[in-house]
Amino acid sequence: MPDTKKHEKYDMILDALQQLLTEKKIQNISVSEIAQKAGIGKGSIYYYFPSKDAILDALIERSYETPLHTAKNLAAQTDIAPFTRMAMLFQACRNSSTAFIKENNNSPDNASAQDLAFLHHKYLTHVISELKPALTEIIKQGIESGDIHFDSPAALAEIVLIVLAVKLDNSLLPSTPDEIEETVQGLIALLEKGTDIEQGTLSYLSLTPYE
Amino acid sequence: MPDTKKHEKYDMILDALQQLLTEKKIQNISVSEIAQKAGIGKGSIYYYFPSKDAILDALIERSYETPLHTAKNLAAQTDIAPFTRMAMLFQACRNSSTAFIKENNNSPDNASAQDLAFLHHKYLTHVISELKPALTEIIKQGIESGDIHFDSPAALAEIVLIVLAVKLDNSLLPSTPDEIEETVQGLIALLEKGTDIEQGTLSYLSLTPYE
DNA sequence: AACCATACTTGACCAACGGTCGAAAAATGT
DNA sequence: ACATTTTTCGACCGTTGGTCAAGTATGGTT
Repeated sequence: MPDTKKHEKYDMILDALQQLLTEKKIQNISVSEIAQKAGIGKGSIYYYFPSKDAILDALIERSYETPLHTAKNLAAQTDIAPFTRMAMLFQACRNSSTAFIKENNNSPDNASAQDLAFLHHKYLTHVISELKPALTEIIKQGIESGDIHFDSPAALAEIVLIVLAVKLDNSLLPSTPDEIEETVQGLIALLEKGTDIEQGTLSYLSLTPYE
Repeated sequence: MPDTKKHEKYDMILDALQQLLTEKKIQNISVSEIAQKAGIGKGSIYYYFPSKDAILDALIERSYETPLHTAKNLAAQTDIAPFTRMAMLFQACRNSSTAFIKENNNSPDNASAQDLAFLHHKYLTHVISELKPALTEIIKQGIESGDIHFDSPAALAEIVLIVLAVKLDNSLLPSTPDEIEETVQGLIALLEKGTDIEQGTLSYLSLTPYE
């Protein structure tokens, strides 16, 4: 069965990159290094991937496969309150958010933090665009059920996603946990008042402390 | 006078890069090429800049120097209504927003659009972090004058800046002008209702069509 | 003028990179 | 047993970002 076997190696390469990303920045990871970590020859990498960038793309996609899948399923769970689902959706994402993005790099790497820029960019693009339909659907149902009052569910979904994803990512505006909390609380307040949601409903959105 | 002279060459290098960016993507622009365009030797580049990345950083910084400066001044103009200043602040930025970011690249370059990711990332980081203090100040004054009702001016400023900057940049979520308009209108509605602003005050924020 | 220290310029050079390639080696089919 | 396809590989290539020793201009001091 060439299909599963191909996926085996494919995943091994992604595993290798994922592991290396916990130690170094991508710019400092060479294709040879990935190959070495994966235990295969450098040439083989290019049998499975067209370019180095494509490996990263695939890794990001794989990382969010599960949370995005569950997020999309959430949209169908009409028995749960819309904003509870919304909170669950984000919690599902948070788990894998910084899995391979090491912000606090301990290595004395002289490279600037901007090196990771395109990784973050890809992450943000991926999460926001993939989650928007699901969140839009949830909000739509909230509007229909009378829990939320707002004219444009798509716009609201996008606003919420952009703010939360950007703050969650914490690369555009590096912030302390307190500052993140402040912005999130601000967003909650704005949402509750701006969409006539019962106060406190959105407290689920508050990011629980970690680490 | 070594100071002005140094700035001369310094700017010549930035000019060269800026010009090249209208033709090619950064990844495909070599340092030698920049040097050639600037009419100097490659080695001299590294007399003025520590790295290739630093040139790009400097160019971005230079590009937003003026609009950011005027934006900061706006915060002091207490005689204008807060949200009018807010709108002016953004209009000032829009002009130079995509000056050197050629989205519609005509060259048959095979590189993916993601190549520009870190440029956009830098742009967003720069604009949001630089504008946040000014906007926070404006909102604070709006709260004091009773025009705006909100607890956390900093959080509100950040929310607005994140949403608008991301949508304005249009690289995280490539959208049609109509879609951008919808999100902006949604943000306006959310803000007006969520902060007890007189309806219509924020219509200035609506991005005027262009091109 | 002669001198000198500092500021600036340069292109050959280097190590390292992403990516290619032809050939070898597994794997598979018959 | 052979033939064909799939997979593996590392030497190799062109190019890159960055270094450097050697050079040239500049301008002050005597």
